[in-house]
Amino acid sequence: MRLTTKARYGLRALCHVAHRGYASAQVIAEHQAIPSRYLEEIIGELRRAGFVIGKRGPRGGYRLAKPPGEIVISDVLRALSTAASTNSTGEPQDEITALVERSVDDRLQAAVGNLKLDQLLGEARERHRRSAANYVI
Amino acid sequence: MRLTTKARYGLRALCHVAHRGYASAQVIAEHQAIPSRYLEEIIGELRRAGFVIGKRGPRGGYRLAKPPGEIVISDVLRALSTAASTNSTGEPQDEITALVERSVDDRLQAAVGNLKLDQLLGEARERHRRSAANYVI
DNA sequence: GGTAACCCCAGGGGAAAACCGGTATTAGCC
DNA sequence: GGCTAATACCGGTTTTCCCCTGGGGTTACC
Repeated sequence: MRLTTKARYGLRALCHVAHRGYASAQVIAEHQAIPSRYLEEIIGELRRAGFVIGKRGPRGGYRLAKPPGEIVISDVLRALSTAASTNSTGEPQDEITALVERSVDDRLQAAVGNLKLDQLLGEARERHRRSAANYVI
Repeated sequence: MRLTTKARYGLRALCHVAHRGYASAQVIAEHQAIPSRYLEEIIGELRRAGFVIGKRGPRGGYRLAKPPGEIVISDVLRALSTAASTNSTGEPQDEITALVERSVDDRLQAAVGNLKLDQLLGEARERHRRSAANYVI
């Protein structure tokens, strides 16, 4: 499937915020080894999509806009898919293309649609506990 | 999800061949509005992957290498995915990314893995009959 | 009022995708 | 046997998209 790095950064940022409860872009960037300027852009999209809430000024930062159990991963991925998704390219879109893409899309949606942020956190923590290695999340 | 244009061209070419039984790259390109040179390259990959058989010389062209019921769409898509898939980029690949990608990949495979070319053709013909509009396939 | 954060806008660089040209090779047909 | 229509192969070019950066504006804590 191959996610874009933007999607990966966004997911990691979300997990970080979920884990800490509250964090500034600067801290997230350092801790997750993400270019801070780029991260701001990404978090901006997450904010406009309604996943996090930003707070300005000193001691500012981000927190989740809703509990992790209500944040659907596929929604996050879609929000970070450089707009223009769902084929708004104005192309004629012939029948076969439409069929295949719809088929793939629907099934993917049905399959991954129920994966939520809290499940991701749970699995990640579980793995981390077992490996007992360096601190990742 | 958004397929690459290469994947779309390839699927359309396959459907065209399946529908006609036998066709030259030139004819397919004109009929499907695909850049002919690019199409040759794509069909070349489909041939090397064992989906079609090419015949040279005058009256040459392509035909399916096996019945449409045995051509799995996900195999076709994988064959047209510019190699290097399944993440052979050597990237460190953090935990969360791995979790999401594996999850998406597995579920997608399970969901689309059983979709075959004949089903696609059937759906396309059905739609075409209902719309009764311009000739596309 | 100073400063630490978020927030918006506008690009640049590089890599991959999409596309094209020339030539070799095969095979039908006169 | 030569002509010609097609596949097969190689390399190069253009275009598009993704990742990343910079400068400045805005809010709010102290």
